[in-house]
Amino acid sequence: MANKSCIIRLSRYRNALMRLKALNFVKVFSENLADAARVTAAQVRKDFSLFGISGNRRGGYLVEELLEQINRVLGKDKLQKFIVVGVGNIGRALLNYPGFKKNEIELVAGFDIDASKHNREAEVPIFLLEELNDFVKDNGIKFGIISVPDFAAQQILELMIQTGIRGILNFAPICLKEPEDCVIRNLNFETELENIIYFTNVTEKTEVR
Amino acid sequence: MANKSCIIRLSRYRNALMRLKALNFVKVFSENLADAARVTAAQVRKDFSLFGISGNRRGGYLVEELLEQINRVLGKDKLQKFIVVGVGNIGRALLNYPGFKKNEIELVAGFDIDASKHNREAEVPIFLLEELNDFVKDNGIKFGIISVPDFAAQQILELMIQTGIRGILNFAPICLKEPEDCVIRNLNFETELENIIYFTNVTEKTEVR
DNA sequence: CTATTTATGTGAAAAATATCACAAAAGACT
DNA sequence: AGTCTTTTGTGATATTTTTCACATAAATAG
Repeated sequence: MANKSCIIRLSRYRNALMRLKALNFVKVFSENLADAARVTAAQVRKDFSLFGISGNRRGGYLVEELLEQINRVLGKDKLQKFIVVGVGNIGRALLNYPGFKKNEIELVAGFDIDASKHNREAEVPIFLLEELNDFVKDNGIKFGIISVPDFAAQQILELMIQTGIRGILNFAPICLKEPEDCVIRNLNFETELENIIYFTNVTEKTEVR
Repeated sequence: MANKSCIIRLSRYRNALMRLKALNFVKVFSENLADAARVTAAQVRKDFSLFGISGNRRGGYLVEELLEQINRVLGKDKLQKFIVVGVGNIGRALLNYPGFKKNEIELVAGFDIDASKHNREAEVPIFLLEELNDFVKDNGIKFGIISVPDFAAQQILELMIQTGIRGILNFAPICLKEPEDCVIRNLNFETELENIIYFTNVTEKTEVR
């Protein structure tokens, strides 16, 4: 079965393919995608084989066709709607991030407990937290982003699950537990920076000798 | 040798320990940390053993002591300074993110090619891109964050490396190549969301049968 | 039309990572 | 002081993930 890294790689291949398509490329080889995603060519082919994606021996892959197949795997054949709970620094940045729209991902609304952030008229409207339940149910939203402070995260999680949300990206700096039949990815900026700090120091040390 | 996931886990243990410390906890067991980081207790102990971190048989670990040891591994025994290149949505959100300060990470300056974002007087000053080289060299900065649009990322990377930066977190939606003796972590919001979409759909499907 | 070249697709092998399971240490209890 | 209980620390084992290597298919050249 596909694991997380495998799906990350598929996203990266897709990314590269989109660029190639924009440049009117027709064919691509596993080697090229490997370069773009910083992996080996064998890995690319193994990944494809896992999803029954196949190309042409000696001929590589057709960009258009491959893209379509990856899109199907990644659920990019239809628009996926997310809501954002917590319109602070990060929440706002995400809501304004222009990269999503062109990739079948749409952040359709923000929610915040603070009434001063409330704004029904904005391009992406910001509602009060109380309105979350109705909005999610009325619009059949399946995905959400948590960008509230750590102390509120667990409670927001429970609320989101109750409303019917099934996939969550959590930016709050606390590791949320994945409930049954729900997917959570915990992403923490500090942790990311600490990773960089650690490996930069290790690299330096090994470089010396 | 320690791998990336291992360091992520250490960060999570640390996070939990900070909370425990704030609650005046003195002791902690591998089991507790496992719960906090969503892993097994054996994993926690294995991770510690890798870094020669040890506790007391039957007595668990002393919160204070353990925290100190993890801090040493993660380079938290001194303040680590980062600069941010690209003061758009994400760059600005990071610069304003309050979580870093209390954890020995400081974003000390932003840089942008757009003069209208220039602001020497802000709490965290925003300089022109031209000033990057001098600033990094004068202040001995080792770490940076890239939050520019995709088309500019490669060029900014090269510039940053030239100035002497050795560890980079890249938010631009393109997979940057790690040059010799430099550490890069590529983080892409879309990719993260695509991951959630995929696994949420898979979970649903497996739930059905 | 045959030989040659070049990529794919995939079992088999290797490497990396996580779990198990249990001996050893140390506090607790009698 | 001795027994019991609990939790660590870690080899051994299992699992997961990646890489290798090569048979296979298709295009091209002679």
